[in-house]
Amino acid sequence: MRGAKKKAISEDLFDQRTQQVLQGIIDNFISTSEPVGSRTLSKTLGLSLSPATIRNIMSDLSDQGYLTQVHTSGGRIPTDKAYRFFVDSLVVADKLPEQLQKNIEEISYQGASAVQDLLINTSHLLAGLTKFASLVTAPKTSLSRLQHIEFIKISGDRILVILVTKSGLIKNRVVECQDQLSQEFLNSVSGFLNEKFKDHSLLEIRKQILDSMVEDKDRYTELLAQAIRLGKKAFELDQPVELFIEGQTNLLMNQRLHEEESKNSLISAFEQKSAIMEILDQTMENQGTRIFIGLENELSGLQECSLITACYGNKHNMLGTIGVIGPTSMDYRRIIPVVDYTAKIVSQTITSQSYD
Amino acid sequence: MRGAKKKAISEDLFDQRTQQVLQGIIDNFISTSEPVGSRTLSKTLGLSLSPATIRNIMSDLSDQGYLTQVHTSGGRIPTDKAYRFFVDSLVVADKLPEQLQKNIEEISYQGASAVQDLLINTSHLLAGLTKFASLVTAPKTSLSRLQHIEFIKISGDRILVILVTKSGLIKNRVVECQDQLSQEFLNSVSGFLNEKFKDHSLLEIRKQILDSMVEDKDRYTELLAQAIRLGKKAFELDQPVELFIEGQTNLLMNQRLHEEESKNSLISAFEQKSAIMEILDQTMENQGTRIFIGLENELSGLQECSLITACYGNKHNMLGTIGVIGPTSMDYRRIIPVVDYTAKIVSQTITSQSYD
DNA sequence: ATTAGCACTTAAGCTTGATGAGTGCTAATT
DNA sequence: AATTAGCACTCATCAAGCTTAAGTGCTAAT
Repeated sequence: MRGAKKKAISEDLFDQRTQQVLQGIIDNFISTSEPVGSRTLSKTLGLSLSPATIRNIMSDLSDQGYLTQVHTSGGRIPTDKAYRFFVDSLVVADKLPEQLQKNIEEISYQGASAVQDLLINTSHLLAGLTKFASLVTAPKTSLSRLQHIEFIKISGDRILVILVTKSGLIKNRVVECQDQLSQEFLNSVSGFLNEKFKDHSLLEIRKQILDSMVEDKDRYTELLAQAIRLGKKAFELDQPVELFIEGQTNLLMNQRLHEEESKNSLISAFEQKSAIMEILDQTMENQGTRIFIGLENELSGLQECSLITACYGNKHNMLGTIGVIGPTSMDYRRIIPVVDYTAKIVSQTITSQSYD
Repeated sequence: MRGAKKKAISEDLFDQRTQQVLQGIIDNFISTSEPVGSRTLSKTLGLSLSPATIRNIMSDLSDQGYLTQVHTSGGRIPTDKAYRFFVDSLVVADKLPEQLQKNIEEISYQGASAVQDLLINTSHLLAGLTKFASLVTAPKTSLSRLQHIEFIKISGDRILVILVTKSGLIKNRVVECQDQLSQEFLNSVSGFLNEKFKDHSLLEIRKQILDSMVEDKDRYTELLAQAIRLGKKAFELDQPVELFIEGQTNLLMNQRLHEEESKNSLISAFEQKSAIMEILDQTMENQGTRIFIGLENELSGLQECSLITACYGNKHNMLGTIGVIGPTSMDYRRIIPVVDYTAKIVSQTITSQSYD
């Protein structure tokens, strides 16, 4: 409330020195994880300012909500607001070391013949590189467009349905079927569906089939009837929330909050995958890296955590999201480019594999 | 070295009272996780023995290696040898509560149309019920026998290979192919392979194809040549170690060894999946529940952990293993039947789904 | 064979006091 | 007017010392 009284109250933007101090505090805290005090800062900071001056500046920053104290005496730590500022002022993130780039590029080789494998590799990689928890969503099946559908009779009453989407997803499912259908007949059914629905989104196909709006007078009715029956089963949306999470243990170890309670809530936070999905879905709107600092509001249990996400997609549209969850005090300068570049590589790989 | 001197030295089997004391100690330790002393035991144990007497018995047990002390004074804890004895003397494990049985039976419903889904459900269930880490191995692909193979052309140079095994596993993989092959031609290739190799193990098929031992003079050679080419790619053994692990976090929280080091080693223990697979493979030989107490020797990092496994399979042979890893001081009476019954349900479900 | 009694051990909990890093405020300095 | 020095004060952390409770082994009595 004193010090820069007149100046700071009117405007939230602060002068360069104040900014440098804040940066210093954040940098310091990121690397040491300890509250930082005026003394230390005076030494580590390049500027030749006495601890007292720094104290005044810090006091101002506290008033403006950029810093808090854990206890009365014992240094200050940055608030979410400070991180927000810090991240926003990172105009250019660090360049990725070449070695890292190569590591990331490898995800597209390791036998990633199918999109799912690629995504699992990605999840693995992110968890490994960042030592945090990684999140990867698969392309939404229902929004994908049909590339190919096939029915294979594998035993008397069982039919294997194979669905390939434009984006390269391969789904299979076994359905039971009372009627004895020959493989030839199944071929005509899949032929019919392929012809009718190729390039339509699965959601749309499902809707049309349910509404039995499929009409094709030229064909004989049994084919049509079975096509609808099988189609219903094939396009049933089950959506088992395709979200790959890895490295939760990393996070547990990272967390300095060793209290039992907080760990429990951390774990349970990951149970509610749907909540995570929701947030990730939001990120699909605008492409590019997004950073959520301090997740308490969105995801209870992940207090003191930040989420960094980036979308991947092909030339037509965004398909899914990748990201990591780590402590708010993570090294943003290092992590952001990793997520960023990984998304880029995933996009490239998917584009080269998708069928449009 | 005193007390039951004459008796105990000659024979390792001990009288009923000694046994009851040992059981009491183990029971106590399992439920409290605290070293148990003569005083407490004298009270909790039904027998009316004075602490002094119990001390003598405990001393004998220590000499024989069934108990150790963490520090000079502060109660004793059971050794692995004690657990071994304890488990072996559990002639009949507890009966499973009906509710639990129902929970377990559900794994076969939740959209487990494919074997993989069933196994994932199982892994989930075990981790949830036991609050430990669960392990589930998929049937070895290479030992499975072929039920059906199919090639689907999904774009100019890409072919989707679908492999269905007798045990119900469904594998798909995309291979690239230079030659422009028509879907009709692919159909004849898969028809040929199906006819030739149905019921053969994948390993065997692979071998025959590699040796080009397939000879069928009746067919024209291009079909044969392509069958071999495509077959090579299709049956390539990639075996991405199909092992589902879940609930490692449970274990981390359970572990009372909070020291950083031990947690790190715990995590890294799970990294080396191959070592785990090796142990699980051994269990395939004899069916029924197996219990490994104190895993230090087999898996460094999992000190103070026990592994409980059971196999699943169909009427012909054992296919894979399920199990849990928990602290040596787990409640065996509760956990063993869970693993046991789960294996039974998995077997039933697989049998009803497999194609022989 | 069992038990009571005793001396001894030790982890865990508590208080105490010293230390060090930090703070806010005021007054002196530039 | 901005910066700095100085000072009194706060608190977490640590080590030292002390007590307590639960345990042990051993011996002697029952």
